[in-house]
Amino acid sequence: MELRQMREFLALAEERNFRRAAERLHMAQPPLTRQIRALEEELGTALFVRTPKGVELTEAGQVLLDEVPNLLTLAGRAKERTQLAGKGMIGRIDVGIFGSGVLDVIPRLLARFHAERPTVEIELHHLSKVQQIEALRDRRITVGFNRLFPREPDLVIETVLRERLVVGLYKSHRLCKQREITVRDMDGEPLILYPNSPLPGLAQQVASAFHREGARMNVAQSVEDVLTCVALVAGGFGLCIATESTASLQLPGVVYRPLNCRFLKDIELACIHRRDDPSPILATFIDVVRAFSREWQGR
Amino acid sequence: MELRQMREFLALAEERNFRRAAERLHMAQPPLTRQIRALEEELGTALFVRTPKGVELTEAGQVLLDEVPNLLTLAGRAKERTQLAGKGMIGRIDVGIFGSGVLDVIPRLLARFHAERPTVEIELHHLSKVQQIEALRDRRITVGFNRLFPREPDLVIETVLRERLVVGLYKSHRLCKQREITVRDMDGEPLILYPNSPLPGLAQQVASAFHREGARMNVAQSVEDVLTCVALVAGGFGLCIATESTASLQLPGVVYRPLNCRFLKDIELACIHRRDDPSPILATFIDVVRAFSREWQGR
DNA sequence: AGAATCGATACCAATCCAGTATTGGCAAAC
DNA sequence: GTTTGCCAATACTGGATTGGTATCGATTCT
Repeated sequence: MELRQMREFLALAEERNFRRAAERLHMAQPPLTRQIRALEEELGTALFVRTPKGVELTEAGQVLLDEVPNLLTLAGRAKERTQLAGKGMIGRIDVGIFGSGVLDVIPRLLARFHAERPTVEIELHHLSKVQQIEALRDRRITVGFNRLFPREPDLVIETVLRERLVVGLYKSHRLCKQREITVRDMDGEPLILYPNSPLPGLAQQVASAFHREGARMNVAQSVEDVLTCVALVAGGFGLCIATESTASLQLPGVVYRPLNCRFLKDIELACIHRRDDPSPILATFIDVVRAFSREWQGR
Repeated sequence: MELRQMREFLALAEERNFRRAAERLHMAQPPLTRQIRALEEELGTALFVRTPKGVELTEAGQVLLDEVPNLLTLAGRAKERTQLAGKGMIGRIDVGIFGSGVLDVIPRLLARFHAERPTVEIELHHLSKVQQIEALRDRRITVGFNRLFPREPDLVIETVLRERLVVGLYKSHRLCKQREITVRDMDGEPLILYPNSPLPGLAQQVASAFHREGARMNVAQSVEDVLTCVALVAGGFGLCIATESTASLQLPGVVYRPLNCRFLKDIELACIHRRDDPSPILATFIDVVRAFSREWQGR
């Protein structure tokens, strides 16, 4: 039993006349006669009674007529939905997010994507850099956002933007008086190191900058997320070095000053995904990321 | 998009391997490759990603996989139900009933049919002889039961059985003393004539019998249904001539005696249906009627 | 390096299918 | 009562489709 036969059956059941039904189906009458007979033979029962002035449905035909329209509708829906999915119009995208990108850039980017593909569900997963890479390999996420991803042969890294760095300090700190702060200014100052990750990241770059500037790094605390980091600054535990985005996190008593350092000018926010992922949703997502990136640079 | 392609798609989606899927479908691998590609081309999207160790579903493929099993199930159900209907296992039969047959024979017969085809709905319609014939022509009923149907070229009459006649009278009537009653006995007696129909029926046969026996017919009342007829007898309005079945209608004061008349021995109960009705349900019904009829004669 | 396995391709044969022309049956029209 | 018209079924042919075998190129495992 094939859908084509069902379409033909439906046409005949509605027209109750082989010639008209064949016309509607854009075919000649004899093939229709044969198709219908083949269907009847397969089902082992007559579906129509042939009369001199056309055909009528048998009881079996009426039962089949009960089912066919529904079946054809469902088939049409299946086709439509598959095509939409093929164009990336429906489906879902799982996004790994982390750190200060969450505060500003990522929400804007996701809003852009959502505006373009309102019918695609966006699922957010708060994951560390290592977790994101694992999750990509396991296909638990489609894309990840983080800073300073290591190169991996099976993954593609797209730089979204580069952000300048700021120093976050408590309002009563002596360095607040300066318009910007250098690494040497922070020599021996208690520092809150973030993020604390096994993979290279901002913390490692900060350490390297201190080393190259010949400044002593005094790590007061090491934390895993921005909010805790800034909260510790607000608590007077020390200063922190973070991205510009972090400045949108205004906690009482915390002020931010630009960091001035030739070894640590800015830091990239990147998006990572599988090289072998053919998903059209991902493709659209990357398009949005690139458009966003271009726009950001042009600011 | 055809069901065959869906079956093939499903097999491949489940096996995730062209060769194994082809095996399961009892076909060679190259045709399967071509069918799947044709499907992908029609949908305008890839459904599988070909890897060195088999295939994986794309997002579009997963969406299609969501729909296909349901679709195939429904198609299977449609086929099954149509075949059942073709064998007369499901559906309904509309039965026209009338008169004293309702009191005994018809219920037994319907019970028999129901036992044989429990999934066929039986719809009863109380209709007079003329109404039954009209209803058959309009297809409002499938079969009708009545006595002495006129011959019609487009309708087929099956005799179910012949019933002897009885005289119904009030218990204080003088004729009660006799074991059986002749037409001459009823000379001039007030008679309740039933059924009162434009078509020939029992009433006409009774009239003819009186005439041939040279007895005067004194019609006290003419009624349309058995119950009223017997009720009038119970009320002392007169006697009536009815079928044996009617004797199962025991109203207070009414007694029945066999009628003895060579011109009016018995009367047929027949079943009527369209000659051109190919319904397998009707066929089964007629089979049951014939079996019932044979059994009844063999009593 | 070689065997095994994957899907894709090339090619051929069989099948299926659509289309045209025609037939047979029936009923309404003249 | 013949004719005309419409119905579906059939006969037949050419072309499209399909399935098969053999083989290829790529990749993985041994």
